[in-house]
Amino acid sequence: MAQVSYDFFQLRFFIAVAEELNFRRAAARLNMTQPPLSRQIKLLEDRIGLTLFDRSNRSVRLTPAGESFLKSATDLMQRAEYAVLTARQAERGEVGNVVMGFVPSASLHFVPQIASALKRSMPGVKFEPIEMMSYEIAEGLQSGKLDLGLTRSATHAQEVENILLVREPFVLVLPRDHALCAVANLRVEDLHGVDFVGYSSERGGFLKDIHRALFATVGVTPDTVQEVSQTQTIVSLVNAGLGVGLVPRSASAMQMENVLFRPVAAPKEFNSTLYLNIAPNRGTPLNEKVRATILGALQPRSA
Amino acid sequence: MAQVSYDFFQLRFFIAVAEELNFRRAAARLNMTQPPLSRQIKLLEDRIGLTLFDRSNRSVRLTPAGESFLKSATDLMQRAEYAVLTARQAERGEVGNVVMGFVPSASLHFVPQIASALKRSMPGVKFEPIEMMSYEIAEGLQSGKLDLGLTRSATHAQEVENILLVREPFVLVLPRDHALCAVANLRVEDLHGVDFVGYSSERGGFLKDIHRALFATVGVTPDTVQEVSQTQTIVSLVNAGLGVGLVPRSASAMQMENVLFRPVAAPKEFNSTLYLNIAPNRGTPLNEKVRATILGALQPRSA
DNA sequence: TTGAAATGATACACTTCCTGTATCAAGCGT
DNA sequence: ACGCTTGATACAGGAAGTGTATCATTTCAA
Repeated sequence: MAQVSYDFFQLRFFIAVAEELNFRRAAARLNMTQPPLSRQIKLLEDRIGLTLFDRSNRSVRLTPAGESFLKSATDLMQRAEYAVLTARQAERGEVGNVVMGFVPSASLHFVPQIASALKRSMPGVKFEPIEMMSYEIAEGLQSGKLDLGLTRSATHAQEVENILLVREPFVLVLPRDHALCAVANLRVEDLHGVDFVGYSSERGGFLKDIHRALFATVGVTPDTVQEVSQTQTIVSLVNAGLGVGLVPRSASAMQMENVLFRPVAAPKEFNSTLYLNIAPNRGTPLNEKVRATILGALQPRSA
Repeated sequence: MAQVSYDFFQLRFFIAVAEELNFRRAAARLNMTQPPLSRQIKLLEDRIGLTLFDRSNRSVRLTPAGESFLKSATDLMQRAEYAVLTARQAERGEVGNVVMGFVPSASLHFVPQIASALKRSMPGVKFEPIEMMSYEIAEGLQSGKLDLGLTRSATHAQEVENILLVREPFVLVLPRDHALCAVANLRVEDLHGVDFVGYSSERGGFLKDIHRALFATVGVTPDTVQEVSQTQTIVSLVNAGLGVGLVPRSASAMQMENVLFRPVAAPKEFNSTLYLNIAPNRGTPLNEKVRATILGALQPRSA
């Protein structure tokens, strides 16, 4: 490509002549004299291999090719100006793309919250959230395909910054007709021997590890009837009556016919966490603004 | 407008550097040496007031503004090339706009035929037919608002070329239950004393004049119960049973429940005519092609 | 019919500015 | 620590654009 043989200033000359249809007046408007203008127009015609003006018997008129080229020329000039303005906005971080990978359990509450916060305070920024597995997020952040990540555990990739966004307790999700619904002040001990729908270790398995540690601490062994990888699936299976589950509190946004969410007393170290991962190319105004907006929207505690 | 301070060749330089991210390689690709390239890039940055590259610690990287400007720059280059190609097409008459005014009676048969012929053989041309009165067509052709006209009589405006496209006989349009339906080989004389729906003199009145001359020649006076300006209206009123009418044969394309069309013997000089009017700015390839296409589609006789 | 004014094209000298060569300062790899 | 590579700088040469002067042609008016 790039076989453009003419130049912007020639376009400006051409537009002036096309609008005035008079070389002298056009030259005056361009703060120059007529001969160089004539020469440049002829040069432009030579370069693009087209006759733009009909200079017959004293009157200057546009040829059909000239009319077409005039439209294109004015369009090009506008776009050329606009290019600078857009670049200025990009420099200030007002426009751009932000691609964020997030784990499925963040899709219910946090992703919508972040998306609306960004849309509100940075309308020129195109925000693209993509649901993916945590190891894919780590890869994407390092390869540069992702600008941000939202994971349950910190991403240990080099140069990736991790910010603890949220620390939320687990809540018990159980069918409406379950015996435990009647129990006030639920404790983890109450789950002993109960049918349980838990996390599999398939995708990172971070939440499964927390559960295992929590149960070990209290000395409880629930009867795990099913292991799945996504929080949404747990709630669905509980809704179907397969057993009870233990999910991050934000999952209670997922209301279903046959499920209830109940708090469970448990030590803070067994809370579920949510981290914002920031790609290594940080420091740009866009990234700074996006980061500040997300932190402001989710009121984080310090990492 | 037109405050574009940079030039196309600088865009080419910028794109090369942005793609290579190395001044020397980019210079080689551009068949030049490195120092002028560095200088032009710096000049470009000065002109647009933006830092496009991060030249820190030996590696060249695009700034956010640079990324944005790179997109715009490649887009501009493509459009700049495309502008020339489009102008070439315009020069050959392959693209452009053709605005044609036409009288209402041409809308049934001829306008669709012309439109489809143009669409078939000149797909890049935008054809815009506008229904208007004949005097408006004459005005439009002279003022340059119209490229073509379609009228029943030649347009006597200066420099306007008239081509006789069609010479068609009048046919009798009459209600299905009318007494004349039974008559074989209808003649004009048969209309004596019959209820007649004719043309008014409101819009040019050319067709009314032909009728009057025709009736005078044969010595017949129909009983004119209604005068209207449009052929379509005549057919509608006949369909409603108000009387019979005499309309150009092409109007028989307008089928209605309660009407029949019948040929009427009449001398050729009383045929209805249809003229193609060509605006004074003729001679362009586009106009020539459009003219040839229309003539080919309607198989005209010589004017 | 004729002369004055205006139009775009051409010729040539001047100036501008872009290019290439030579060179420099700074950072990376060995 | 040395050499290689990177982009930036200085300067001379040359290409190219500009302005002044002028021409040929056409239009308008007297």
